[in-house]
Amino acid sequence: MGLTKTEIFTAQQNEISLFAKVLGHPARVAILQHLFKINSCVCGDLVNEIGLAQPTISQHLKELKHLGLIKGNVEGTSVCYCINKENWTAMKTVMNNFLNQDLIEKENCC
Amino acid sequence: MGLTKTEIFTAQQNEISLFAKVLGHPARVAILQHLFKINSCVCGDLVNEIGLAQPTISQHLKELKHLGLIKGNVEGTSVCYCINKENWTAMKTVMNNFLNQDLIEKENCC
DNA sequence: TTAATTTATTGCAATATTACGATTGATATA
DNA sequence: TATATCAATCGTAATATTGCAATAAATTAA
Repeated sequence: MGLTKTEIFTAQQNEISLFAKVLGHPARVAILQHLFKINSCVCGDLVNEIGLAQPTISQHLKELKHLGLIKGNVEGTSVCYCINKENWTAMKTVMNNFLNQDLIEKENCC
Repeated sequence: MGLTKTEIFTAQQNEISLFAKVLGHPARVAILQHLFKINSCVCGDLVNEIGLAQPTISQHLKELKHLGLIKGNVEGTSVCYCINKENWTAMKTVMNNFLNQDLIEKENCC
């Protein structure tokens, strides 16, 4: 029903999926890549860089901020965003642990 | 409008987000973890293992299969699933490249 | 062939996501 | 103060996702 049953999964499984989910949209991937490249904090340049309307970008930024992957800083009329290094590293650790899990070698049907 | 504008993003950005998206649900994370653990291919045991109805599990398996992360093999009346090692490794490479990108150190506003 | 077992598919309801126009709020400048 | 600029929020439309009951399809066993 559009509603994920988070209560039947472990905290770790929910955490992994939440991180993956926020990376699961090309606009957010593009925003993060741009922030990595132009670290000295981009603001509404993102609206021009990526071809989406300002409210849409703002919404994606909000989600990235909500998970802590970016930080925002008001500078006059504009807002400057950049990667939250600590949280990015923490996220990376969680995702790497999941991605690098070892496959038990056994007789296999596939 | 619920419709992602994939055409304005690069193939790489779309690929990353598609992989992330399929990992963006705890049930699919749980399925993958279980397959890693019990490699010798589990079938409808997943329905018992995870607390979701059979059609729901079947749907999640379909998505994982569609992205190539798992393989399915019919064995009598049941179907045996396991990790698609090659594709998993390929996905891992794509995701690691994204996760491990370096942050240019510059004067920073945040 | 019939019945049992297992998985896939269909159909549907509820919720979530994506996108954007219009508006609001905040700050800077004339 | 009035105006301009930029970003956030609101409201809304369209589409996607999640979940399951009911059913279908496939295979095995009796």
